[in-house]
Amino acid sequence: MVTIRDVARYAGVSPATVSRVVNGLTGYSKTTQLRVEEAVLALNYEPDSLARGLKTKQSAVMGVLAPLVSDALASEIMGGVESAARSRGYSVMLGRTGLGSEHAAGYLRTLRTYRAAGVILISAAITADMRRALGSGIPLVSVAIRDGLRFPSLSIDDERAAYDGTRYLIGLGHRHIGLLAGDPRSVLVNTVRERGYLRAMAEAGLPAVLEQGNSLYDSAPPALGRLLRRDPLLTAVFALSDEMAAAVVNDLQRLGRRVPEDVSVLGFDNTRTARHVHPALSTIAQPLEKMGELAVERLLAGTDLRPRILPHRLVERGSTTQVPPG
Amino acid sequence: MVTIRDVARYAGVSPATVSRVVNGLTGYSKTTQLRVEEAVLALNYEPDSLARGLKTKQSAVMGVLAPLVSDALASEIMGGVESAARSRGYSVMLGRTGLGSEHAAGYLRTLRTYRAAGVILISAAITADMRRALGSGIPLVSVAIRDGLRFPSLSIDDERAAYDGTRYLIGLGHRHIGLLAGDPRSVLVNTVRERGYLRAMAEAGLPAVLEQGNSLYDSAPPALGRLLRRDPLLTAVFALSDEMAAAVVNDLQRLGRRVPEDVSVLGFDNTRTARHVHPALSTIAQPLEKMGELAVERLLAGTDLRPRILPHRLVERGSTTQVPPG
DNA sequence: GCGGGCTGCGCAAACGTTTACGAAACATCC
DNA sequence: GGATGTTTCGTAAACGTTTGCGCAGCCCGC
Repeated sequence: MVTIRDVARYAGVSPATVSRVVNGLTGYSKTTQLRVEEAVLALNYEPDSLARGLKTKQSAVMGVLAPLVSDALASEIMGGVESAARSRGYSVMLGRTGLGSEHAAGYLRTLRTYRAAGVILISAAITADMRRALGSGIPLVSVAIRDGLRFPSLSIDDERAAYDGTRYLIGLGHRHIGLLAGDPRSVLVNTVRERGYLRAMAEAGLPAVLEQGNSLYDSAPPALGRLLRRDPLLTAVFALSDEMAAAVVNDLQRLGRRVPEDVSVLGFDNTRTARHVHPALSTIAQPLEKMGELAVERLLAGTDLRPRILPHRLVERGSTTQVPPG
Repeated sequence: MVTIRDVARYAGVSPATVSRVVNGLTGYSKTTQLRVEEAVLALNYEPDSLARGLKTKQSAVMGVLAPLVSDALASEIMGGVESAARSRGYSVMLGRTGLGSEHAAGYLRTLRTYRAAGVILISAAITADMRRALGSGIPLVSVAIRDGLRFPSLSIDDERAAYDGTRYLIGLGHRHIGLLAGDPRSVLVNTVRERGYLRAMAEAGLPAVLEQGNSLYDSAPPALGRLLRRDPLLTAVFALSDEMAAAVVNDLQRLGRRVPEDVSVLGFDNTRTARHVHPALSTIAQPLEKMGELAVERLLAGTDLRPRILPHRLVERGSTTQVPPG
């Protein structure tokens, strides 16, 4: 391994000087700069990140934690995180918190031993355990969820988004609209979105019908069954994740109902999966990739505790339409 | 920050002794072990990973690189990698190589400066650049692709899998079977899979019809158009990724053809998306999560260069059926 | 009672950086 | 031409670990 000393020897200067030019500080002449740069190239020197981090008490890594690394929502946000981090010279460490944030605290601990510059938490609740593990050590910004005012967050206005989605369905003439809620463990997003739905229904004087899923595909069919049993006249289903919405579309077709002619389906998030189903999902779009990018910006910018609210957007595709006549 | 010296002082021993018990080495009595452990707990000591890595010239991180972090194939494999790595005490650093492996070399460099224990490369080609950046430094295992014999790899037998898929369609009575190939930049997987298709078609005395996509959703519809123009009698399409297969199913329905009654569609990989479309995709399954787990095992086990071939499996869902009569 | 082998532990050097501090060299101004 | 800056650079001490080496003390067998 070629060290800073080797470069120094080759260039005929001291390690200190090499360090200065490598880090772009001041205090060297143009000619020595050239000599050092030449030496760096000639020897293919790359500064050891561990040594550097040890000395400076900071490393250019940030963590990104999600309940499930393989889910569409999280991985699209991660895409944004990854590219923004990289373009700023940071590397990102991946972690899975589990659906109930069980593993999060452990991750935070290891991140701290690497003196990570911060952590981005995707759509996961912040438990007491985590707060403890966080200590005063390491900044956190939470994405796609808003957890009080104790940590900076980046999300859409989930209440309003769900309200808007419901209004949209009402505007199409629907009167019997069922809500398929998400994982009860993610209380934060879910109760908030539920509130938006409930408010819109109440304002319109319509009865609310609500069942719990867990945000994933398999949870939707049984919940849909319960929904239909509670209100057989349902003409619209609002699912609080695209994956559940996809399952609803498919299961509805299995049951012999046409989408959207017989029943409209509205999703949430606008992940890749929204386009995979046929008819493609109308859905509430969150700017996922951009959220990831902004999250790293936010992390690096410092501690502005005010939650940042991003605009949501209703994207209409084929899965929703006017209420059927009769 | 609490250091090993603090613990030593608290326990009344030397830092060396603390290090020994923390790392489970020998050379201390039972009673001092207890004293040290108590001190560690009392002070909530966590060894600094950077300092440790600097000293030992090894850090407990491994890299995982994929062309796109947000794609379903990669993220399912990453899930496996993440959990296996974590359970062995390793952290994983995420990287995006780009579709043509453009960014891979840079990642390898930074990974080396962190003295990473190894790299797992997901479905990406190994370029000359990468070989250079790899140097003799850091072990690599490649997953879901087999690149000659220079690096350990973990994959299914892609030629055979494509062959089996094609045979399956032939067995259903299809004679006009189009192939929707993947990204030409991933020469390795694709030409190999294409070979399997061509072999099966040739053996059956059937004409091959083949068009290129790029593995992603949007590339499929135009390629499907070309396929149908070349052979209007097509009754089956074999797409070399589930995402393309999903697009084919949807586009076919848009064109007024029923799936599977008019044309059967066979996918590849068995990612989550295979179930999102309706009818759900029949597809060639790769054990994605397990591949991720085995990859970290492999990485840590040492340098066994023989490619490891995992079994593939045909899973039949609703998108394929007997050739339509007439 | 003495030599030799353990066991248990501490000292101190190293790992590859960064960065105070100071010194030399040089320019500047009166 | 001295005093005073300013620029350019090197020396050395740290950052928090791990680990070779050595030194006590001890047990044991003779």
